[in-house]
Parts: sequence; C-alpha cells; structure tokens
Amino acid sequence: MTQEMPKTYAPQQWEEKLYEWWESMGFFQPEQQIESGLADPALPPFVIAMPPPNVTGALHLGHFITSSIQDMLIRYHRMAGRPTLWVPGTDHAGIATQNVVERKLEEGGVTRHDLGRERFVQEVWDWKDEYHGQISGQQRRMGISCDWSRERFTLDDGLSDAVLEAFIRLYNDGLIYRGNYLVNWCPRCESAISDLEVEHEPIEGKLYTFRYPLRETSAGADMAIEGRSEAAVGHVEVSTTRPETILGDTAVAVHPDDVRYAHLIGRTAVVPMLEREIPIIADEHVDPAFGTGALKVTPGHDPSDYQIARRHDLPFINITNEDGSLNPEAGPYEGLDRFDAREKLWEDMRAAGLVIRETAHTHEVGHCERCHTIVEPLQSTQWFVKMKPLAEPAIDAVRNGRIKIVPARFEKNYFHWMENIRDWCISRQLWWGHRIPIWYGPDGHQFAARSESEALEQAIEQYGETVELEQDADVLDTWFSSGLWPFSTLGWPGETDAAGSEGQSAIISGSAEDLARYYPTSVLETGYDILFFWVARMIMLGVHFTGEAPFRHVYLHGLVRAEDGRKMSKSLGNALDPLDLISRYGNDALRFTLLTGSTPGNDMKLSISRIEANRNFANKIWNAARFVLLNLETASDIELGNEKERHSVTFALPPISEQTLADRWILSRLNTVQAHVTQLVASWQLGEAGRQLHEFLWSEYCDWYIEAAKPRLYGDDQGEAARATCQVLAYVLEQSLRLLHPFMPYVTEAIWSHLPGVSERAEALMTQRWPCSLERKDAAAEEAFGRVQEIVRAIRTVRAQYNVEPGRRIAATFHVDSPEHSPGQEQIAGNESAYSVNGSSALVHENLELLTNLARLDEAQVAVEADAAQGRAVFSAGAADSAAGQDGRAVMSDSTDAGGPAILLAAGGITTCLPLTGMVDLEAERRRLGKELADIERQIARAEGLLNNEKFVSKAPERVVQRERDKLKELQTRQERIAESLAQLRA
RNA sequence: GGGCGGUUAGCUCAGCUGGUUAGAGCGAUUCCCUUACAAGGAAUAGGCCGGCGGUUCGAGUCCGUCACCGCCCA
Repeated sequence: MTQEMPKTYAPQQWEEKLYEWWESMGFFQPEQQIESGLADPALPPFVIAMPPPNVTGALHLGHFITSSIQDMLIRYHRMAGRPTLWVPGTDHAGIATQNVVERKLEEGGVTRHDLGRERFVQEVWDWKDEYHGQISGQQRRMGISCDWSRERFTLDDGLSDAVLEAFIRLYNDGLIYRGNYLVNWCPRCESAISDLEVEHEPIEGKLYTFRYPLRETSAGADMAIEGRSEAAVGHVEVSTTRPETILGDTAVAVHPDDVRYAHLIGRTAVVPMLEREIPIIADEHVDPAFGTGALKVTPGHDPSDYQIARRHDLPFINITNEDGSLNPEAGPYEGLDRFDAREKLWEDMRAAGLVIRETAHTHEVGHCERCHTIVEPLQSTQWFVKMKPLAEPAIDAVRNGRIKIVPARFEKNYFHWMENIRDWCISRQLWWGHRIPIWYGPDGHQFAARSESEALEQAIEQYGETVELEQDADVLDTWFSSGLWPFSTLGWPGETDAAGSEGQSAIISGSAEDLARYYPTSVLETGYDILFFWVARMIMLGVHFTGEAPFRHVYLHGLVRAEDGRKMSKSLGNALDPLDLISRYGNDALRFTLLTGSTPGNDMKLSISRIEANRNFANKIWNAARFVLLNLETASDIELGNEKERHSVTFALPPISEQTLADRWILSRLNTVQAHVTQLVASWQLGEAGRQLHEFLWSEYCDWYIEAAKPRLYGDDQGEAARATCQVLAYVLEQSLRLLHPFMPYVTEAIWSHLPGVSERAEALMTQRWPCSLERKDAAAEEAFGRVQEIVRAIRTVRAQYNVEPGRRIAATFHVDSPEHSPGQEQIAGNESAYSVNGSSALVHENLELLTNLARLDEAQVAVEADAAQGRAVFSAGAADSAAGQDGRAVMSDSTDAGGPAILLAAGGITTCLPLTGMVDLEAERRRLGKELADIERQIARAEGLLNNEKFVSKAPERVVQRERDKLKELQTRQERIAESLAQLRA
C-alpha cells in the first residue's frame, strides 16, 4: 500500500510479476503448502492431472478454458486448506506432431524418408524442444498455479517406462493381440488410425449405377422369365459410390426375400474389365430399398462387405497400396491413384456399354482427423487392444458412482460407447511415438520385452541360441500413453515393477511416493469432445492397472466458439488468440468470462463485449479498493484480526453496538454470499458462483455500501463512526478478495498487496484461507436495509422522471406509523447480532442521514411525521418554512403555496412525500400512480386467488402460504396509500 | 437409424430437488464528468420463457408430443 494506486487497473503491470513471485515462492507445491501451515496434511489432497496440451504449436482458447476452470478449483481447494497438487505436462501427440514436422520439411523439399527414421525423429525432438518452451511460457501467462517441478512429457523416461509396462502387462494378459483385419487407413499419413480418429462428413458425390454382367449358363434360356427386362437376364444392375472398388469385388449380394433377384442367387457374375468370376449370394443385411437392391461386395475395402464376406466365406482382395494407389490386383489400373482409377474404370465401362447412369448422391465419408484425407478401409496387420474385458470394470466405476461425470447426462454417452466398444487399433505406421516393445524372431515368434537385451534373453530361452531379432517398426497410438496419464505422471509403476530389469529403460524417474499420496486424483477436467478418446481410456486403463478409478469426478466443459457460433479455427480465420486477449483485456477478464460464460457441457460463444465487461469489473473492484484505501490511510489504527494465523490475517470489525444498519446489512450479505459460493463450487456451479460474487461486489458493496459509507466518513461526527465504517469497508473488501481470488487471481492479489498491515503479516492472498461461515446472517438487517433501498429507489425514480438535476437537494417528508418508537437499536435477547427495526419510525429516524444522502435530500427540509395514515398534513408538511432555502429556487419557487401538490411514494412500508411544488405534473402523476395501482391490484388479485383457493392453503407448505399472506397484507397497505394519494390528486 | 443438447429481453446467456412481481451483461432511451471508478453513476423501456397437450393448489422448471437449430454415435 506504499505506492499509490493508479486510477485504472493495468493488468499488464501486474500479471507476469505476480506469477513469477507466486511460482518462486513455491506456492504451487503441496510440500510448501504443508510446510507453511496452509495445508493440513491430514486432509485428503486435492489433485488434478492436467490434460497435457499437444506439443504441436500454440495454445488456443480451449486450453485457456480448461486452465481457468482447473486453476479456479485448485486455488479454491488450496485456500480451503487441502494439500493441493496440479501436475502439468505435454503430450507428444504422435500423428499430429509428425505431420506438422513433415509439413515443415516439405517446405524444404525433404520427406521423412529422405532423412530416415533416426534423423527424422531427432528433427521432431528439436521441434518439441522449441515448442515446449513456448507452450510452458504461454501456460504461465495463463496464470496456472500448477506444480512445475512435477512437469511431465509423454515421451520422457518415466512415462515411457509406464507405457512399456502397460503394454507388456496387457500383452501377457492376452489383452493385446496382433492380427490382419480391415482397418481405417489414411493414405496420406500412410498409417492405420482408430475408429475414433475417423471423422464422418457428408460429401456430395455420385451414385454410379451399372450392369454387372452375368456369365451365361446352359440353362440361360430357361431363365428368361416373363415380365423381366432383357437386360436383367444378362446383367444385374448394381449401384456404388466407389466404382474403383469393383476391381476388388468378390460377390454380388441380394436380399434373400427380394423376388426381383431370387432367380439370380447361385449364379455367377463377371467383374468388369478383369473377367474375374464371382458368385451371386443372398444376405439378409442387403437393403433392398437402397439403389437397385443388389449390392456389390468388396470385403477388402468396406466394413459391412467385410462382415458379409465373413459370413459367406468369401475371399478378400486388397486392391490398394498404402499410399492409395492401386496394386497389381487392379490389373490394368495398377499404379493409378484410387480416384483416378475411379474415373478411368468408369469410362472404360461406359465404352463397354455397362454404364446405366450417374446421379448426384450425398453420403457420409470418413476422413482422417489429422489431415482430412479420405480414409480407405484396408486390410492390414495391426496391433489391437481387446476392449470388452477392460470396458466392463470401467462401466461399473461410473455406474456405481465411484466416478461422477459432470454434467451427468454425459454418463449416458459414456455407457453407450463403452457398451458397444470395439477393439482398439493401437499401432501406427509412424516414427514419432513409443515404439511397440515387440521383437520378432526368425520364425516370427513375438517377444514382448522392456528392452532389446531383455528380448534377446527371452529369445535364447526360446531357441536355445542367440538369434537375430527385429523390433516391430510401428509406434503406439498417442492416446495409449495419454490413457496412463493420471498415474504415469505420479510415478507408476514405481520401483517395484520395473526395477527387476536391467538396461536404460529400467530407470524410473517418477517416485512411487507421489503415487501413494496423490492417487487417485480428484477431478479430471476437460472438453466433452475427448470423453471417448481420452477419459474413457484413462478410466479403463486406470482401473485395470491400479485397481482404482483414476479420478472421482469428471468435469466436462463445452467448446469455445467464435462469436458467430462457428468453431474457431485457423482456416476460418475466426480464431481468437488467448494470449492476445489476455494482453488486451487482462487475464482476469478473459478468465472470468470463460468461467461465467457457460454451464458444464454446453458450448459458449465468446463475445468481446463480455470480456470488456469483465475487464470493467476488475477495474471496478480496483477502484472500490482505491476508495477504501484512501480512507484507511486517514483513519488511524485499523486493527488486524487473527494475527497469529498467517493465513487468516484480516481487518477487525467494530463491536456490534457500533455497527449501523448498513454495516450489518453488508456483513450479512457477505456471509450469505460466502455460503452460496462455497456451496455452488462444491456442486460444480462455477459460473453461478462467479456471477453471485459479481453481483455482490458491484451491485451491493459498491453501489450501496460504499455510497452509504460516504456520509459517515465525511460527516461532521468523524471519529468513531468513520473508524467503524472504515473497518467494515476494509473487512468486507478483504474477505471478498478471498472469495473472488480463484475467479480473478491477479487483480485480487494486486489489490491485496496494497492492503495496509495485511500484506506485511501474510505471504499472499493466494495462500490465505477461504473464508469460513461466520454465521453473521442478519435477516432483520437485510429486510430493513431492503426497505431503505426501496425508499431511495422510489425517490430517485421520481427525481429522474421530473428531471430534477442530480445535484439538487430536495425536501421530503417521511410519514411513519409509530410515534412511540424512539430511535435506537433494539436488541433481542440471546442473539446480539440480531437487530430489529421495529416499525417504520425507528427505521427512518436511524437512517435519516443515509436516506438524505442516497436520495439527495436537503437535510434542512427533511421531516419525519408520525402519521402513516397521511391525512391532509402530508400536503402541508412537504413545503415547510425552510422550503425556499439553499438552491431550491427553481423547484420551490412557489413554496409559499404550502398546500400545493406533492408527490406521494408508497415504498419501503412508509409514505414519502416529495413537495416538488411547481413541477408536479398532475396528469403525469395520476398516470404514474394509476399504473402503479393497477400493477399492485394485479398482484393482489393473484395473491387473493391463491389464498382463497382452499387446495392451495391446505396443500402448499405453510411457509409458502404464510409468505403469500404477508405479501398480500403489504400489498393491501400500499394499495390503500396509493389510492388515497390518487384521491387527493383528483380532489 | 439411435442418442443428446438448445429454443427465455434487440444480441449473448443465467435461472439445480416446482413456490415472491423471470434475472445479468451488452445494446437502446433520458439525465449526470457528484472528491473510488466515464472501463463510471442514476433512471427507463423491452419477455403469453418455441407450439400444443398433460401432471399439480401452483410449471420457465416435471411428463408427453411436434417444429426448428446444433452435436455425438452407427
């Protein structure tokens, strides 16, 4: 607080400085938290394994939303006193990274094959080193309070050991197998990819219909059945979207019940251009309604044809090479690209008179997720994980509640996918990744080993002599290593499992201690788009290898979309760079926008205006703090409470007896907000929690409490009143900063560092304790202050309506109901904080100064009259003798007209009379009151309707009924008063 | 084909076990540079909560159905 706070909060001047300080102080590490006494080692730790970003390039808003949510949770739990660990890291991202580096090489005209495996992999490592530094720098700008000392990379030694261990265990358990199956093949990546990595998109293609020639039979003449076209006898009409696959056909199939083709079953068709003979078969899976109802069967290049072929024991013909060109099976079309071959073959068939027609046809086509090439189903020898045995326990973990998914509706998706899971193709024909730890002997025997030397040992045992072994050339799907992330990063498998083997791979860099202490983790936060890719696999592998669900909760956020609702992407040019937004609006502004802008599982459109609004919010708090500090410096000796506890250093409060209604009100509200926010965070309603804090700080603390405090600070009777007010101002600010810190870490920390006394006695706001419930809920104060607000608002509304200059102070008379009530507090026995303002008399008398200042009244012309019935006196009271005083000339010009019209306001349980003599537009006033009356009468009708309904009274809870009764009573009072006012206006 | 989500103010969205007069931000209108903040203050306007039907004393909220938009899976 030594330096002056500038008028505007400048995030750029704080963020990097604060982050470096936090990090250097060790606040992000659980050991430090325990050592400093913030965390209680007896409490269960709160742990998050951060979803590792790919090392492919810059971070985007998706990373910032996940970081913001996790950081919010981490900061909250850290403040709540749990040892808190957030493990960061990056993912090698197999295909994605390899593609990026290949593309870079291509620019120099070099392919990975030119370099060879070893040199290429080195290139990728160089890339990784460069981008990793960039990424962790960006993450620091994002302000994430993770434990960098535990940072991991999926290809580092420890994690590679975990991958080896996992593979070998699964292999030995018979859950990993190698086989020749139809897989999704990307001809550009020249690799197999898993089902999940195929994206289906509608393509406007063509449906090609042609004549499949039939071989003549000796009984051919007999087959000519009446009513059938001649063509159908010598041909069968077939449609396809991929004519080139004709070259791989091994059958034509029709539905067994299809009378059109019944006579053809068992006959032989001839593959065009190849003259290969294939059978015509019947299969129930043929859809008679699609195309001509006759289906060409290409088992080597179509998954459903593959199934038909297996049922009918048909041969499989693979017609394509790995790069998508056709192989010798394609006969004269060998060497052509699959799409060129499509054209060429079709033209040749047209020349041969086989073509019937082409029609426009939109159909779903699989594309490679990474390079968008059209995927070719292809028979290939690959490695697979058997999923059923892994899925079942993973389904149970969610079904029996050991893992809860937020929002819960995603559990249904999870179950559906898991229950219909298919084996996972894990081998990739890439160079960047974990190489499959299988060595082949001369006879093809497989040795699963942690190292080549271990494989050789096994081989000697197998063959009785030393033989040449060859390691499998493929690498593992990148998600295989990510699937181990929550435990591999904590040191799994630890010394116990891998220590036995020799060689470099046995080095375990992680510590099993972390695994014991911090596993299972608490929550896994990520986007719903990788529920299957990643979350499901972590659960399966986690349960399988550790016997425990890897986390208790899965929190899924939605996608951050562009303002127009489209997905942000570089190619569309609508992607916003989070770092750029941070430097323009501040980390807190962007973070708060992401945290409050959507609910779990739902996408959000990020709007700049919202970020601006939240930047303004940060500035608002900054300025509220400026105001408080300005006054703190003049008020002497603000006491600090809880000095012994360095994590709960705060300002002392004045004794209850010195607290005003406004003090009690704001303290009660603080208490309520604290309770709500705590409860909301516990139930994952982070956005609502943030919104409540926003509402509290801006609309209550700033708009009302600070305004209410001003007269007490600047008033004549300085001294004690000012001091007490300062204490409450400072206390509420300080406590609010704690509550807001997880949502807006920087501005809160920056302000906190200015707080006199506090920042000297404690380390940092981020290591302060989350406020506990103070049980300072004061319903009476909230109710009473609410009435003050109502009165003030009513006066302001009228002032605005009559264009009374904002600076002008006006006269007012408050008509209260009970002259007997003397001003002063009444304390209810047994609850010293409870305070009741009995009747409107005490309320107005005690808050006269407040009302005067908030409504800009002229204190010399304010009167309180004990005549709630407000008879004629009302109209003479407003224009009292002093009416012409001060600057009241314009308004009060005819103030001598003591009986002139005045404005009567029924609000806050009293009637307020504003003698805006000379300004009152009788007609407008009648309209205003008439409208108000109508509104009240509508509400009365509603309440009466309810209360007259016997079923409502008997069935609704008493609480609800009573509320209606109270409401009705109040409405009737107001109705009465407004009606009287109206009557007088008309008189 | 199966499943999920959305439809609330001009725009973007909240509204969690059904219960005051349905809220916020932005935008709009009027006024104000009042000694924390013009990135601000005061006030105002604007909504048969997508349609229809049902359950209930009571429905934005629960159920059914339809429409449109979007997503996932096959």
